[in-house]
Order: sequence, then C-alpha cells, then structure tokens
Amino acid sequence: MLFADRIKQLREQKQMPQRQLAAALEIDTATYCKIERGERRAKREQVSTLADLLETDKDQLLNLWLAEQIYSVVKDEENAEKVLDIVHESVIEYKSGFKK
Amino acid sequence: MLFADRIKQLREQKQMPQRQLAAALEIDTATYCKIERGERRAKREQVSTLADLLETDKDQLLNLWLAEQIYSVVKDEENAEKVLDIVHESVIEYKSGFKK
DNA sequence: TTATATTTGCCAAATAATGTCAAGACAAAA
DNA sequence: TTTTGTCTTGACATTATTTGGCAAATATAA
Repeated sequence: MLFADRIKQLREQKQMPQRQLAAALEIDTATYCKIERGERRAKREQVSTLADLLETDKDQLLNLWLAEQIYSVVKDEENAEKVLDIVHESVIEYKSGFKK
Repeated sequence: MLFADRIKQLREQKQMPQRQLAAALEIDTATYCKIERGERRAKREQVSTLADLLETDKDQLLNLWLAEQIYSVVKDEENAEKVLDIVHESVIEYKSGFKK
C-alpha cells in the first residue's frame, strides 16, 4: 500500500473528515481529496504535517510518499523489477563512497 | 552506470561527435550535451533512436533511462533502499493480478 | 428532505522542463 | 599564436506539467 491509500486508511481509522486535514494543510478539500486518490502529489512538507495529524511515523510515511513517486515511473513497465535492481545497485555504489 | 554515462561511453567508443547524435535527434548540440551530462532528460523515443545510432540494445538502454529517473528521486534519500523495497513489493503485487 | 462529505471537471496561476543562442573553455593541430 | 573543432555553460524564451480553487455533481447520513 502506498502513500495515497495509507493516508486514507489512517484518516478513516481516526474518523477525521478530509476537511480537517485540508484545513491543516491550508488547501481546498477538493485538492486534499485528489491527494488521497493519488491524483495530486502532496508536497514534502505536507507529508510531515500529515504524519503529525494522523499520528503516524514521519519517516515511514515519507517512504511511502517517495515510493509512490517511483511507482508512477515504473508501474507500466515490462522490466520494472530489473530497473529497480539497477537503481538499487547505483544506490549501493553511491553509499560506498563513489560519490557523483 | 546509468543512462547519461552509458550513452557517453558508447559514443566515445564509436568516436562520434555529439553533433552527429544531436542532428539525428533534431536538437541543438548544447541540448544533447546536457542530456549526456544528466542535466536534461531524453525523451522516450529519443532513447530508441540513440540505441540505433549507438548500436546497442534498446531495452537495456531504456532500462538505464528509467533507472536514471528513479535514481533522481531517491539519490539524496536516507532510506533509498527501503523505498526501493517498498516499490518492489508493489510491483510484485501488481503483477500478481491485484490490479489497481 | 436536509445536512455533511467526497468527488469531478474545468480553469487560471504557479512551477518545472525543454531547447536555443551566444559565449566560453579546452585541446590538438598548424 | 592563430585556427579549428568539440564540448560546456549560462541566460533566456518557450512549452509543458502541476497545482489549487471554484462550482457543480455525487455520495452518505441523519
């Protein structure tokens, strides 16, 4: 489950209306609705705010937020798994000090 | 090695000037230069054209092209690997028929 | 019904991406 | 040094994408 589904799940668990979250993010409820349905992307700072309001772990939620962005790149790709492997390799190389 | 580095490597192996590839892609050499340096993103169709000119496998090059896009999302992230794992999971779920 | 919540479509504004031009840097000759 | 060709950079205009709001439509309750 990625970001959009997750914040919806959390919100429903807490029985909060979208309106309340939208207000906290200072956006229209329609916009918030779109974020929850994956039609709009939340901003990074908004993820943090949401984690607070929904009382969930910031890092975990941020990971889902990032995952959703990546997913949108590969979701229709035949070789999605292979591509992810390639990136995984690059991340490891990067961390091992082979910067840039 | 991701897309940008790879096309540069191939071009140098074949000792072709950027000018030649730029012409084939119908873009300015400056633009091509930026693509090769990762400052601009090639279009999907351009990847195919490049694979032809550089005589390399299309799918493989396309994978690198996708990888580069993903990498740009997670490269500065602490939890890059974890995020990739999450996406990997989602991809598997998707393929297993749990559409949408 | 009435009230509240969510969703949708459309629009304008904001933001990001793209490509070109002109100039600069650089190396290898000549 | 001057020339030639290649590559790179920065500023800028153009284009494309994203964003959020509004209003209307559709649910969901009460």
